[in-house]
Amino acid sequence: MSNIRQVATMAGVSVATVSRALQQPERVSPKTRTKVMLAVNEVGYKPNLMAVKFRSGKTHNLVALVPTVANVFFARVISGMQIAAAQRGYAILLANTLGDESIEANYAKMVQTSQADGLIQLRAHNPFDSSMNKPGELLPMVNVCEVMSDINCPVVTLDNRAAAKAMTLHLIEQGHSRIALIKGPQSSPLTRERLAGYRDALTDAGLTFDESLLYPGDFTLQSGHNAASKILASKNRPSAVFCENDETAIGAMQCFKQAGLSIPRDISIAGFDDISFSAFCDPPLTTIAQPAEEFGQSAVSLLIDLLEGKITKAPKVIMPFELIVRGSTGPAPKSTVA
Amino acid sequence: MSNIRQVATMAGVSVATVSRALQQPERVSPKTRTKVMLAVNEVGYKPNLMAVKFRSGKTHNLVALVPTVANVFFARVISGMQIAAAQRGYAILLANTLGDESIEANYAKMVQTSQADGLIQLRAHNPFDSSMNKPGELLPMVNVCEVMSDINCPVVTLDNRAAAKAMTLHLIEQGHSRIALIKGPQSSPLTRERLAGYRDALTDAGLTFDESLLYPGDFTLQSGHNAASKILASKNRPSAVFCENDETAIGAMQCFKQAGLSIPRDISIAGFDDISFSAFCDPPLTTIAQPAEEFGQSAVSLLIDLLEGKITKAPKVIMPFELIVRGSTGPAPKSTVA
DNA sequence: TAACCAAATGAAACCCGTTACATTTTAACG
DNA sequence: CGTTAAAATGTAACGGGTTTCATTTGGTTA
Repeated sequence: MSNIRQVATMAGVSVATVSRALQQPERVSPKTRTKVMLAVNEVGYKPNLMAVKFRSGKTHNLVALVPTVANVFFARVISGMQIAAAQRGYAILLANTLGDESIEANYAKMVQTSQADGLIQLRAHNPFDSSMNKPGELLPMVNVCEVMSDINCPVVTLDNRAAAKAMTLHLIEQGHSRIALIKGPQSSPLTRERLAGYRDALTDAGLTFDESLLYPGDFTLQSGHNAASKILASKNRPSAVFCENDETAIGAMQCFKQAGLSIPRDISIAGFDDISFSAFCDPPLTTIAQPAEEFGQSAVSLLIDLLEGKITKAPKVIMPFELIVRGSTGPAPKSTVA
Repeated sequence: MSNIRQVATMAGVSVATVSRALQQPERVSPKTRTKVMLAVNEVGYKPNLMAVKFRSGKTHNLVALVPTVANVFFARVISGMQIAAAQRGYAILLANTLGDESIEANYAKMVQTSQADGLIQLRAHNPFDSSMNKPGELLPMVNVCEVMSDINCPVVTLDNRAAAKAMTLHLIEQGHSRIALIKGPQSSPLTRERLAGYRDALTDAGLTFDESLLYPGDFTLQSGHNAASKILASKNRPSAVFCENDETAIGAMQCFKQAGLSIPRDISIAGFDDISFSAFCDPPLTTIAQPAEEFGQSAVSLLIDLLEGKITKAPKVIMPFELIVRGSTGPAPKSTVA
C-alpha cells in the first residue's frame, strides 16, 4: 500500500503539502495541487483512514445492538439506521445479541476500546459496565423502541400504551367485549405498556379486565400459533384477539383458519407493527403502523448529535403511530354480543 | 482516556513491559505482572484498539453488502454472518446498498482505505474499482447466494437450477402440466438459474415450455400479488404456480384466495427460500429450504480464511437444499388435467 | 568468585496521517 | 528596489499501541 510520504516524494513536496492538497485544496497553489494529484494517481494512493481515525480519536462507527437481526420489524429499524448513518458519514457495526447480556457487553466494549463512538440499543438494558458512568455525563448511547426507565438516555419510541389503547378501542367499537391479548416476552417493557393500554381501553369502556384472557407469547409466529390453540380450547372463547405484534397475529391467524374459523366473522384478529406481510395476509391484518425506518434514522441522528456535542440533554422522541384497519377485524358475532 | 504510558508510569515499568504483561503474561515476572494489573485497574486502562488496528494493518472488520436489509431471507444470512464473525473476532459493517452500484462502491472503498479487511457481496456484482485488480491475486471478497461468472471469487451458494427443477418436478408429479413461473428481477442470476431448472423439469417430463406462462416479478409480496392478478385474468389458467421466492408466493396466494380460489384444490402454489412466514401461511407453503444462516457463516469463514492466507484458490461451496412439501401444493384439478 | 546464559526489562523505532509552528516564497505598495 | 504582509510550503511532533534490539538482572556452574 502506498502512503502519503511516497506521494510527497513523487510530487517533490512535503507530506504536509500533500495532506493539505487533499484536505483543503484552496490552501495550496494550483500548480502544486496538480503535481500532487498526478502523484496520487501515479502511486495509486488511497489514504489509510484507520490512521486518520486513530489520530483523530473519532472512529465514525456506531454499534447497533439488535436482539434478533432476523426479526422483520428490527430489520426495518436497522435499515433506517443504516441509511441515516451513511448520510452523515458513519458506519454501522451490527451486533446480533440474541438478548444475551454478555454478548451485549462485548459489543459495548467496542465503544470503551475506541473502536466505535457510540451505541444504539434496541432493548431496555444498559450494556455498559460501571466504568463508563461519569457523573452528570450522558452515555454515548441512544435507545430505540424500548425505554429504559432507570437511566438518563436519549430515546426514540412511540406511545405504546396509547397505541394499544387505540387498537383495543377499535375492537370494542366493533362490539367485542371479550378480547384476548397475546402478550410479548415478559422481560420487555413493550409488553407491559401495551398491556396497560389494553387495560385502559377496557376500563374506559366499562368492561371488566379478565386475567384469563391474557395469553403468553414471545413475538414469534410459533408463539402466536400456540396461544391461538389455547384460545380455541378455552370455554367461553373470546370474539377478538389483540396480538402484541404482527408475527404473533399471523401465527394465531393460521391456527384459527386451520381450525375452520372464518376471520373476522368468527373471530377478529389485530396485530402491532405493520410489517410488510400483514398487508398480504388473508384477510389483511388490522394493525398499528410504526414508522420503523424513521425510528432507526432518528436514533442515529440523535446519537450523532450527542457525540458531536450538539445536544447535552437527553431528549425523548415520541413518534406517531397509526391505526390501520384492514379485513382481519370486524363486528363481533351476534351470539357472543348477546 | 488513559493510555499505556500512564499505566507504565503508575506501575513503575516501561510501556513495553506493560504491553507484554497484557499480551503475553508468561513473558514477564509474576511480580511485575501484578504491579501492572494493579496499575491497569488504578487508572482504568482500556487499550485503544484503534491504535492496535492501525499499527497492525488489520482492522478485523468485514463489510457486508446487502441489497435490502429488510428482506427476511437476507436477514437470516446476515444473522449467520454476524455470529460467525463474532466467533472469530471480527465485526460486521453493514451496508444497505439498495442495489445501487455507487453505494456499493462507496462501501467497497472501506476496504481500499484500510477501514475493513474484506467484503461479502450478496449480489453478482464486483463493487471494487479497477485499482484493486492485482493479477493472479484474489480480491478480498466472498460472494454469497448469487454467483459472479466473470470473476474468480470464493462463493457460497446452492444449486438453484437443481432446486427449481426438483420443485417443478414435484408439481409435475402432482399432475400439473400447465405451471406458471413468477420470476425474480431480470438482473439477478438467480432468476435465470431457477428458470433454467424449471425448464429442465418440463423438458424431462416431455412437457412444452410456454413463454406465456412466465410472469415478471421482483421478489416482493406486491409483485407476487400483481402477477397473480394477471394469472387470474389469463384465459387457459395454469393449475400451479411456482414462485421464485416465498414472498412472491405469499403475495400471489393472497390474491388467489381473495379471488375465491381454494389452495391447493383450485391452484397449487410453491415458493423458494423457506422463510419463517411460509410455514405459517394458510395453507402452509410448499417451498425449497435454503440454509440461509449457514450461507452467512460459511461466507464469513471463507473470507477470513482468505484474508488470513489459509486459502489461495477460490472455492465454490454448494450448500444443500431441501424440498419442503406443505399444504399449498396438491393434485391438479381433474378438469385441467383432462 | 568469575563466567556465562537465560530471563526480564527498557529504549526507541514504527505504523500514517494531521497540524502547530517555522520558514520560505510571492505579491503588493511605497 | 526595499519593505512588509500574506500566501505557500516545510519540519517535526503527535496519537497509542507493538516489536525489535539492546541492556540489565538473576541464577547456575565451574
